[in-house]
Amino acid sequence: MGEESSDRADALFHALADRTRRDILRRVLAGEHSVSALAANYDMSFAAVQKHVAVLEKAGLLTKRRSGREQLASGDVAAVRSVASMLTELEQVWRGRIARIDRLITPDPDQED
Amino acid sequence: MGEESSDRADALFHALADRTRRDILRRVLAGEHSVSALAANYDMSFAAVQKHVAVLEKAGLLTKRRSGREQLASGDVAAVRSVASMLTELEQVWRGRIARIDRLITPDPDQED
DNA sequence: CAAATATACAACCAATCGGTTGTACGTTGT
DNA sequence: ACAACGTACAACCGATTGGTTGTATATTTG
Repeated sequence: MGEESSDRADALFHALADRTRRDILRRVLAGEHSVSALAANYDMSFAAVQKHVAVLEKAGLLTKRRSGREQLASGDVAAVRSVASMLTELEQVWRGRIARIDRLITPDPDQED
Repeated sequence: MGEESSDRADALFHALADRTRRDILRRVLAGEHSVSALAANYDMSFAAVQKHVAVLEKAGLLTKRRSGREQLASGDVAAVRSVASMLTELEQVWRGRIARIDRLITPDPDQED
């Protein structure tokens, strides 16, 4: 694994490690929302929400599109899937362990012990 | 979503948001390793690695088992899967959006427009 | 028993985080 | 033209993070 992909993984998991950001991501995956429309849902300043949106954008979890004076945010499902695939890869590492244990318990009769 | 499950999600994603911890998790998913055996792989103090292991343990991503003077860490694949399912749920939210757009483009002929 | 090993934890430090307020700037509507 | 709106960003602040060193406590080994 390269330095870049680790940086990206860091950014993705970090972006997801905040409930406000996960909630914003859920909303923008469901549909486009302006930053101020998103901000209206939370008990914090507009600037705070705007920073959360910026973190999600830098991680690649959402993209923005200008529409007049509004900035419409939309969730990127491909980025969500890329995180899921990292976890699947970890699960595969675990499967390898189980396979090794299995081979130890029930050795292949064709194989020398 | 409850307060507790959000706390747990925070802890899980935060634990995964560090490349050293992801590497440790990969190793302990592949098999049991003592804390000092893990520490030998990284260019940082034993205490630093021990803290990383503690973060993973608190998040429920690994468990420890005492064996003499060693503490053997083992990855918990169920916790990894629980994170994956959170992402799947997010993907489902996105599918709902696509379904709505689809219904708009190709309205069901049985349904009034 | 004494020395070495494995772990845990406290105290400390610089950097980052999540929030705030204030300011600036482009766009819209009157 | 000007007031209101939507956004971006800087400066600041307390809390947390990821690292350090040092100390304490079991457990093994000679």
